Amino acid sequence: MASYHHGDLRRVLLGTAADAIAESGPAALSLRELARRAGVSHAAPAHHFGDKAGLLTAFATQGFDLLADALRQAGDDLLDTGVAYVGFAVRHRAHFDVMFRPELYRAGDPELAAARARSGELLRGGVARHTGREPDADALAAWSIVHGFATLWLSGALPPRVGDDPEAAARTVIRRLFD
Amino acid sequence: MASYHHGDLRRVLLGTAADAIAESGPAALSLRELARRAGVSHAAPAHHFGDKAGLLTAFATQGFDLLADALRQAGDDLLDTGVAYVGFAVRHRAHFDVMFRPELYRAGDPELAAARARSGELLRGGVARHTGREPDADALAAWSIVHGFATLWLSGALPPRVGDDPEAAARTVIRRLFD
DNA sequence: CGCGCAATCTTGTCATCGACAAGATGACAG
DNA sequence: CTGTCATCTTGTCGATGACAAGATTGCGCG
Repeated sequence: MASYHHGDLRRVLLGTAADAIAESGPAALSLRELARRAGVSHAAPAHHFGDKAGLLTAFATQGFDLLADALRQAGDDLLDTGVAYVGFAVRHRAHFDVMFRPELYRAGDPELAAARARSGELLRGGVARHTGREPDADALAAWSIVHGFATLWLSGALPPRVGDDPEAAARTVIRRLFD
Repeated sequence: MASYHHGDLRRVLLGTAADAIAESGPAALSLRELARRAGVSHAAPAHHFGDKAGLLTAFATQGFDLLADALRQAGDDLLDTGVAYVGFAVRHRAHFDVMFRPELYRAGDPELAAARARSGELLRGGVARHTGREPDADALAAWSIVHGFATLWLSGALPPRVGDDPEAAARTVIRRLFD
């Protein structure tokens, strides 16, 4: 074993990174630990991603793509879009944790910027369809409330009384925005 | 020089940590770098804080106290309270960055829990006074929207069109919640 | 078929870091 | 003046990220 040409290392490393980050956060991520889990040498990850920031750049890009998928699947309804945003954050906690921490990766990377723009467009589109108004302020308010709820939920800062179903709680909260 | 008994090391280290974290984020924080900036030996910080998590626990505690001060100064108006929350995040970026990342510190620390409870009470109080309703859902929505806006602002994710005055933009956004 | 080339992965190394242990210094009490 | 204790230093260890150099393998091209 330890055969050269693993063949799928890049994809495996990204998957392993998701597990590791979900367990202990992006700060505790270690390239060598990833290599160990994947059964390759300690320097193998560097070949595919250059360095740690490179790996996290690829990881964040994957995250923005996954978010775009989730928002597309949610359909046209703004409430559903918001719930889907929170659902994405909970289900892909590791990606979400990295995506909005640009000091961890290369925010100027073209692929990443493209993926981020795609998901941002989906978010703004949903808001525009719902309100009919100039979407700027409404989109910002909607984005803020779902992003804030997701962040607070993931950080464990919310009191237990909120319950254990983040998407149901998010639905209630988002509704306050359109009372 | 290198006189023993610096006398004020603990406070100086917390201040230096604020600078360092504001520059490169909590992940890049190095105890040895703090020691260098403070002009003490590489092991001096450990004496006061035990380890890195200990330092960040103290730092987060200080943050929750600063947040409570800021909310108190904002007075009774809910809109002002929300704007103050965002203002705190922008003005004390380093503290805010750490406070809601419990994997970096000892979330169970008694002093920290007390400080967090104090600031949380101020937040909930402001909402209850404003709406008169059962504060749970309203408080959660208000907290989410200001926390989300602050987080997005700090992460640089917001489009330039939002402007360069976070508190003014926050005021506009929060108003959407009570239209 | 086989030769060379390039992508993939390994081994080795260095500076830095967090944590720990042991010792030096000096403030302060009695 | 002396002992005690908090404060700080020096020394060390294992782990990490980054880099350099080399080994292995798949693949195209003659």
